[in-house]
Amino acid sequence: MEQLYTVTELAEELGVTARALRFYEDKGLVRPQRAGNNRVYTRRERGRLALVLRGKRLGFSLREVGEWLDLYDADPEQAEQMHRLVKKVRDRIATLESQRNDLEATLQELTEIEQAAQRHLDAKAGDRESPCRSGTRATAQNTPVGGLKDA
Amino acid sequence: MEQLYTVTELAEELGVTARALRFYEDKGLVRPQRAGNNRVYTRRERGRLALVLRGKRLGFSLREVGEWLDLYDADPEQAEQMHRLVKKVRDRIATLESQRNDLEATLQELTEIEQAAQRHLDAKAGDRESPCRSGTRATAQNTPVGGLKDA
DNA sequence: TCGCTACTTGACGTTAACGTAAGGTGCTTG
DNA sequence: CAAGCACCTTACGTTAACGTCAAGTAGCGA
Repeated sequence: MEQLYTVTELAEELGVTARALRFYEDKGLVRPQRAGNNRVYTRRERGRLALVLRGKRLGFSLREVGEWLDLYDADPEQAEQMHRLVKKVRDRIATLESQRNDLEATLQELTEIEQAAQRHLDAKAGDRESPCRSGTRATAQNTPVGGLKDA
Repeated sequence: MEQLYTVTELAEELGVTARALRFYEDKGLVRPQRAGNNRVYTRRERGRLALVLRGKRLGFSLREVGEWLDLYDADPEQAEQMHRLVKKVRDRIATLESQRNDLEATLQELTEIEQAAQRHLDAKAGDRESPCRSGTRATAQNTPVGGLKDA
């Protein structure tokens, strides 16, 4: 006996709303059966939906995940499309990695600025009575913008 | 003499449209001077915009980049906010890395399926005259969904 | 002065992925 | 029988980040 689910049941299990599941159906990502008017999901649908969610986590759009799914359960004869899919994933990994590099550069830059600020603070704390408190908030103008040499 | 730019000039240099620059202004990310009615950008604005674009590349929203910028040229006294910013970047790196792991798992899964398909094809090619050509396109039903054991 | 170009300010259109009612059906329980 | 769910469909609302007109103006060369 196949495990069956109502929308809300499956939605809760997948950690999304029922609305989302209906939306995915609208988009043609799943095609649950009906018991009268009510949607009935089988393990198969649950599987597809899990893939949908995974795709989303990976940063793909629902449309992309759609083609994705078609390939996943298309007959395995067409290896060519498989190649395309694998390529897509590789591409995505590449952009992710590039992003991470950018981020790491930024992080380092920030850390440097942070430490500079810290030293600045420590220096201030050194000489008591904070001597140059001019009342007018230091609204910066001195800081050209950050470190944007080649940004 | 400060390098000055018109919208379109700067836009082209940054590889975006003038509309985008005006939009960023609307969002309070830059505040170019005016010559009559016309916007005039200085190197400072160019720098801020470069940061905006970098932020975008890194997957931050314009709103986030906004706070970002405020910190970048706020007086360096407030090291605390720096910490917050650095943390944000670290968070982002973390999610990126998690995504990459997910992706690599998926990639491997796909590669396996791909190879299976390939073997399938090779086998078919082995026995001449493709024996089970039933006319009706193999629309799959046999493949349960893919490999979604724990997906 | 005519026409061209670059610039301006609205303001509506677009896509994605749902959220959020609004109004209706069907079953069951007190 | 009325109340209360759980479900349904339809449809308008929302956010982000601009694209795409539309209509107007300022400057400049012929």
